[in-house]
Amino acid sequence: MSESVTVALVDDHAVVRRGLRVYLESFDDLSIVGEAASGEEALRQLDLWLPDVLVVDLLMPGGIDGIETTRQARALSPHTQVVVLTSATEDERAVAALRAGAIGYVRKDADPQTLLDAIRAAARGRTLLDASVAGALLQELTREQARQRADAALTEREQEVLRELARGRTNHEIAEALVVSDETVKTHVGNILSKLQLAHRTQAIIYALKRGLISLDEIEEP
Amino acid sequence: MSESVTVALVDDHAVVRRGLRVYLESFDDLSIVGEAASGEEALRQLDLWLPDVLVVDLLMPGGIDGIETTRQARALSPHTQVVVLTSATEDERAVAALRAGAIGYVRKDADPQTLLDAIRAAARGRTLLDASVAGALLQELTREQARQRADAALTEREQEVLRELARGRTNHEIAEALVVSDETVKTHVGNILSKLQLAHRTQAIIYALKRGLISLDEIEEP
DNA sequence: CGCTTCCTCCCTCGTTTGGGGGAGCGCGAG
DNA sequence: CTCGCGCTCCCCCAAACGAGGGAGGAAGCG
Repeated sequence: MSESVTVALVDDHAVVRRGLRVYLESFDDLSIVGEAASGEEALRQLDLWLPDVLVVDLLMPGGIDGIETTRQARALSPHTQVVVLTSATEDERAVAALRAGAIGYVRKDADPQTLLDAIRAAARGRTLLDASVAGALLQELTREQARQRADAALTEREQEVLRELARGRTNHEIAEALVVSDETVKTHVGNILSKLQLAHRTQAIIYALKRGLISLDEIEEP
Repeated sequence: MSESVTVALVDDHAVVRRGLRVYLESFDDLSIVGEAASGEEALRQLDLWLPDVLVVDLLMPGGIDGIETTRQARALSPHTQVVVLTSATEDERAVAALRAGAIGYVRKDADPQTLLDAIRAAARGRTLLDASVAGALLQELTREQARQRADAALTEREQEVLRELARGRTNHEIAEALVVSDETVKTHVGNILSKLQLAHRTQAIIYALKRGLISLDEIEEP
């Protein structure tokens, strides 16, 4: 049973999937048992594949993202270990991914060998952290905590308001969307600004976008 | 001489590069003569590789992007044809890429065969447009033109103001940055909003970010 | 030379925001 | 049960903002 590690791939880019598949299949101890272009599709197929390792791209526009995919995959198939694949620019979310149940974390700009090692380690239930990644991760951990304190300082309602804010809506429009009075929205906006130490709503928009509280793609063209 | 097509890869993600290399090398008529993690590196190596086809990822954070890489590569080595590889979400820039001298344009979520076809076509000096991409591209062309009209409608000064706006600055701060009076800035902002048919400056921020007039990375944390 | 475009500045008016205060109501921790 | 906290709403006020108008000067063009 320890002959071959079964692997499934989740990435919205077919070209990348094919490349990974061919690359990974060139190693005898790995076999690819499935591919999916989205988190939803992967979760649907998961009980058919029952892979030892699920390699998930973090950034998948449209449906649920890699973190949510990880969380649900861990719930559906505890045996399956998840290795998250990320772009270089978004390792702020590494900690979130690990917290969601991922055991491995590999940046796409890392040495390909790293991915291989991570998959093999994951199949054994071990986390393998590349040295360069580990350093960045530690930094991120502290930054993440600092940010969490800041984000956590925002109540749920305030985060809702912030997201609406970031869509370019006025207080009045937000009030209608959340079915509260204009005054309430003003209170929330005021609290958000003072908690985050921002001067205007415009800076709040930038804050929300930078933090990934909302993505540009979610915002409809004004 | 028509035995083998020489190909070089430019992508900031080593994992993706390796996957592509292994995949492409599995075809006898292709041979990979070089890899680079950035546009700058690719341009430095270009006269050593002299590939028939250069496959360039559009999105490369940090240095010059895929479009600029394309432009310079075409200038340095006219023999080399460029195939641009893009994420699904950014084919707004396809037209810009083609204008920069790319002959091929493949989305990462396309069938891997498409990339193969595009590379082979490029080596013959032909553009091969996947049907699904061609449709999207036509749409984009019209949208691009519409957008160009809209963007061109903004005078240079207005674009400057818009970029400042998108940084989350107030009219007064913009006035100081551009060394004009507050009134002038108000005029520009007003013109921007009416030209773009936007209601507030918040929407102008979103407009600027969506259009790529300014990137999130350029905006310092408020 | 007129003409247009752009940049600059000024004014007024009404609306939107942000900061300050206060005040109920529900809910969970101590 | 009391206290704190989150959510809701209210009032007032000053600053910022957006809409509308007008106007002068520099540059480019027919």
